[in-house]
Amino acid sequence: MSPWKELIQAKNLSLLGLRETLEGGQSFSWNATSAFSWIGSFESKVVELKFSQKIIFWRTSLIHQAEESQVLDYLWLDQSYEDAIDNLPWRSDLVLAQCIKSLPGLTILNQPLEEMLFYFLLSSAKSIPQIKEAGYLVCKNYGVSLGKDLWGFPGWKKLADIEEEELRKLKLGYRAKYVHQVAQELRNDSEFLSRVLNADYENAHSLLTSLPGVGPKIADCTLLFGGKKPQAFPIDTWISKTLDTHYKLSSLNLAQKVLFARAHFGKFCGLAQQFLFSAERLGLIENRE
DNA sequence: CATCAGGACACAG
DNA sequence: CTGTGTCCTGAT
Repeated sequence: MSPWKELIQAKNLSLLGLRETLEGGQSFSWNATSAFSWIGSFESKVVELKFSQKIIFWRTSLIHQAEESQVLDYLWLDQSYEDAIDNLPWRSDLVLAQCIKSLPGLTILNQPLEEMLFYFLLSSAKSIPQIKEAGYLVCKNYGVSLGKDLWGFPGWKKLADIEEEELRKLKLGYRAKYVHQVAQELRNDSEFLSRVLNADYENAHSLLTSLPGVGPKIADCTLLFGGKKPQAFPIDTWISKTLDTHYKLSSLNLAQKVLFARAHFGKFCGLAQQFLFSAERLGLIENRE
């Protein structure tokens, strides 16, 4: 590994925010190396991050090297993040304001689209550790070694050659069929993912939901965390509960909740979703009845 | 041994 | 559009 270097010193960073960004369910490729550092990979690059004295430090594998600009881009820690936060309606929404305040530096990671589609295909009715385990086994068996106990995503082209039964052995369960079928479709339509990336949010969403095993929730997760679409607002049971409890929306169905979220939180509603999700999950939202 | 998880899908009513 | 059962698997 390269020597530690200072990555960024921003006014609003916190250990909790960084930890939640890396471990809170938007990425499954990071593992803690200490109480305040993590190692992970994206696009076959290996990076270790460390939080100390309000500063994020980074170092990278000498063989599978990342550039500083790539790490910053991945973490979304630049002025556009500050601008997005400022665009959220925290001035009039005290619940959201509290979530933002309690998780300084929580960001939406800018991850590879193909990896996000893969991991979120595995996510249905699985917990974070289970998703990580299944994804890890696929990478270990079919991906490239990136170092000690580190494996890169094999890519869809390679996944297309794997039988469903083989995937079932790697703890994918009924999701094995989805991965197998999606891999076939992507092989037959090699431009599919780049069309998703270049489409606007609505079209990208309907493209993704046309794939087997991809419903509205998984499509939104894929687009938010891997498709640079901050308008995506994935609604899982946590967020649904938050909207019911703190926004009094229990009478709305999922589609209506999405409409509310876009109208209320604005063009960066996906970022608002992440703050609400993490705060709810960590029990940081006070009941102010 | 039964139930449930950070869903999707097929099929009622 | 709402409700229900099914699909794998591991945890409780």
